[in-house]
Amino acid sequence: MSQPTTARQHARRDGAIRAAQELATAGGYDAVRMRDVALHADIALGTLYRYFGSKDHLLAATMAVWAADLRDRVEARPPQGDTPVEQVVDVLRRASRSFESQPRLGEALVKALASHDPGVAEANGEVSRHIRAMLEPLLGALDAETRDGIIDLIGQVWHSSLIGWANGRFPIHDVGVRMEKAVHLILGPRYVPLTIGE
Amino acid sequence: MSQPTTARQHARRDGAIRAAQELATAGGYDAVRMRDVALHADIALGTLYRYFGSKDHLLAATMAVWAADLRDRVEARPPQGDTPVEQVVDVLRRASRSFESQPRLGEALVKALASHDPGVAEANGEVSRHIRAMLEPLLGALDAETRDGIIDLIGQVWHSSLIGWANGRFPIHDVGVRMEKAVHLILGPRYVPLTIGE
DNA sequence: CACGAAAGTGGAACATGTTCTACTCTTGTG
DNA sequence: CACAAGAGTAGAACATGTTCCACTTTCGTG
Repeated sequence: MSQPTTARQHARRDGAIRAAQELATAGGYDAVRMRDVALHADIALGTLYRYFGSKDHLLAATMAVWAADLRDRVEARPPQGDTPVEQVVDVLRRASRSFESQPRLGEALVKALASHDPGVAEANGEVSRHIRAMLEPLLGALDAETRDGIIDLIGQVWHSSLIGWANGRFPIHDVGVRMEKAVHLILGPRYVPLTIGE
Repeated sequence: MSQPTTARQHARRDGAIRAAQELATAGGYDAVRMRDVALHADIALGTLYRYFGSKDHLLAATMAVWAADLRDRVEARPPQGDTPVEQVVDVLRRASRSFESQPRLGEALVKALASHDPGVAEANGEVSRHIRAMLEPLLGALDAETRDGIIDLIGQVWHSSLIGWANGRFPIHDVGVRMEKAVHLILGPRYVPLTIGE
């Protein structure tokens, strides 16, 4: 809830996030029981709730950490591809792959992100900012307003695809496929206006 | 779970959906307590669970009914507008307006739709089919594959926007605005390729 | 240092989705 | 009709997110 101030508070908060991440990696959303998180992180249940207003808030915060990590990796090794379209697709593919290797974790984080909770909204904004930071440099050729709109759009499609996957609507691999298709549909006509529809 | 066969079973199922709808309209997701639904529908809790595997399944089924109603209305009074873009926007605006007048209901239905549950997946498919049926005739000028992709895309953006609204990320009015923006970004360049970016 | 406020603790308590049980009613079939 | 199988019922029971409580520890400040 409130920002940690002392070092011990930071440690408690981080410990909780780490515990949540471990439990989620192992068993998905349901395996993250608040009592267990508190136990693993060696704090009281009440304290856990002082830091995170709800289970979903805790998981959303975990997702924000995940997004920051992804962004670090993308900045360390810039997106591959000759065209902006390919580069955007590459970023999204890397994101999907990260979930692909830890599907239970992904399921848990995504599920939490689709939840009503002021804390979740905040974490969501953080995730969006990371996505924007990764994609913006790739779309420099477009005017700012169109670019902002398109990044929003991609973010929304990504969100929706993740939810579809997390809820078992389709396999993880499809997230990448859907994103690629969407990016082509959205960006294709702008970069290759003469060959509409591929 | 299983399909109703006798008239009494239909009545039970419909009664449950009606009760869920009324409770949701009045008080949103949390106000739909399974015990209360059973009470209102005059069936036992166990029976309710025989028809709907979970609360979210019940609400998703309610949403499918809502989508069918919307589709009926759209078919009764075809979308306004001179261009496909305007017509698509009109359909989406009508959908948003429907939620706008009953925000608690909308919140409850949308929340349920973002849930892991085979029953929900099925209801989700039903909703998608209704959306497709409403939009497809408006995009006759595009080749089938592109059109399918675009309809999927619009459905995903709609879904994501609704979730954003239901979770308090932005006001209901923004759902319409976001959809309009998205439709212009996606369809604009295809119908008015010479004035990219508006 | 001393002390009051804020933070943390352990554990009970509560709310509600979901499951289970023992019993009764419906329904379709020989 | 008789009866077995399936459907429905009332209500207890269970799991887990969330809240509360009474008490202890930590922290910043005069």
